Amino acid sequence: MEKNLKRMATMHRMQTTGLALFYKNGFYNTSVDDILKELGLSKGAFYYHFKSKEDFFISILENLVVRKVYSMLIEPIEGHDNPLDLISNCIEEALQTAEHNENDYGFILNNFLNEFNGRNPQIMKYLNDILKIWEVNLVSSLQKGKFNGYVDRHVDCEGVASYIISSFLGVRTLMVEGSATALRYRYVQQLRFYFKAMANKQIA
Amino acid sequence: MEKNLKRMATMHRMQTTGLALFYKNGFYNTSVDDILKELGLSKGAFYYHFKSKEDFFISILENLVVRKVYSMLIEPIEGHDNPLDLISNCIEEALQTAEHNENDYGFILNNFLNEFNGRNPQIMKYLNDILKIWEVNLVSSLQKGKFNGYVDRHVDCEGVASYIISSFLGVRTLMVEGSATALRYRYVQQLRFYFKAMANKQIA
DNA sequence: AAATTTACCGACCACTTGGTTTGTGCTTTT
DNA sequence: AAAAGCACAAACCAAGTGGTCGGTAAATTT
Repeated sequence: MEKNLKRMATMHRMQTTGLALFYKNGFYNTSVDDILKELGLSKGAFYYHFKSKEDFFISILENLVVRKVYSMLIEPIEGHDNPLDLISNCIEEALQTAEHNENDYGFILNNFLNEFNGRNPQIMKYLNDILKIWEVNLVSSLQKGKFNGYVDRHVDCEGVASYIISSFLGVRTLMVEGSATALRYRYVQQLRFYFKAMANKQIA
Repeated sequence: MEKNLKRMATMHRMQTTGLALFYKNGFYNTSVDDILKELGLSKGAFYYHFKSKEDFFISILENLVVRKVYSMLIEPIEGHDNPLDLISNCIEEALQTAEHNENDYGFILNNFLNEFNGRNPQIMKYLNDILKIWEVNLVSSLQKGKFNGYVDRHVDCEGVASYIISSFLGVRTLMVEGSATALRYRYVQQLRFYFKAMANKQIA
């Protein structure tokens, strides 16, 4: 176990800078050499730890991306409060950190979904699985909200979840250009307006 | 002018198959040779008509993409009817054609925005300009709707336009995997629900 | 008919790609 | 101290990459 420490450390270093570069330049547009130059390592080191560039990327998804999605988008919406508040606050926060963080890792998924679509089914499956996890959690959160009287009982929870994910993916695409702050502000405002229309009027 | 006909025809052929391949595989992941093989043409032909791969892509944006956006997303929402209906119908139709058309060209913008972001400012400018045109038209359509009593006067037209674009971009990303039809259906339903909440209650 | 231009061919170039292989210093085990 | 394995270096490879360039058949212009 002791001896594995160095191995793990190097692999982790490779993964984090790999993710940063893949996120910045895209997977196909980032060469293994680019990553190694940044790390001061050689080809030998890379192919000692990972069997291919693709394998390397999948390990990044499993070790870094999934966890980030959990901590940023799933854990914050667990609980028994009004899910409409939890979700809108969670998304607002995610967009805020995305704004200030150069390599926010925030929604990498958006970039990668576009890049691998139709080109790499295996990686697409991983990416879609991560999205699915988020979706499932959104749906169950909304359903619980119905049960607890926060959400109007006529609301189509699956539809709302899809709509939330869609708009979030989209706004993350738009936010990359200039006025991210203004855009985030308007986006969150509209999201809350949309949520308000589906709140249970009895309680709210 | 006569002599230009052949030139124009060849260039157009190059542009359409170029767009199809760029859309399918991405810009950086499609080589000039790939396009030429599909066309049965040679390198000489390509660099006779276009001065670079990038120049070629920009010509595609100017000649094909801009027009498609106009005909699919802008012209359909012009008119004096209820903009909320016009817009939701227009988007539904755009998603429908996207569904049935392998190379729908529907929202290529989404893919390319992701691919060129941070990598090619010049092309990004073109892409953002196209988006901006759509946004401006959405805003003015909504404002006219306010004036004509279709849209509640408290509505933030810029915010709504951003939100529409965001969700559209996002749903186009999601639609590439499996169940596009179901997703489109739920998406449009939510969009209409969202629109209903901002309709002017006096008239609607 | 001669001269010139158009539209294209295909070999070639320098360079980059993901990946392999051989070798080597260091640490751990025996 | 010898043997074995670990973590990496560095040279190397075939297959591409965008782009150049000399050539050429056919069409236009003179």
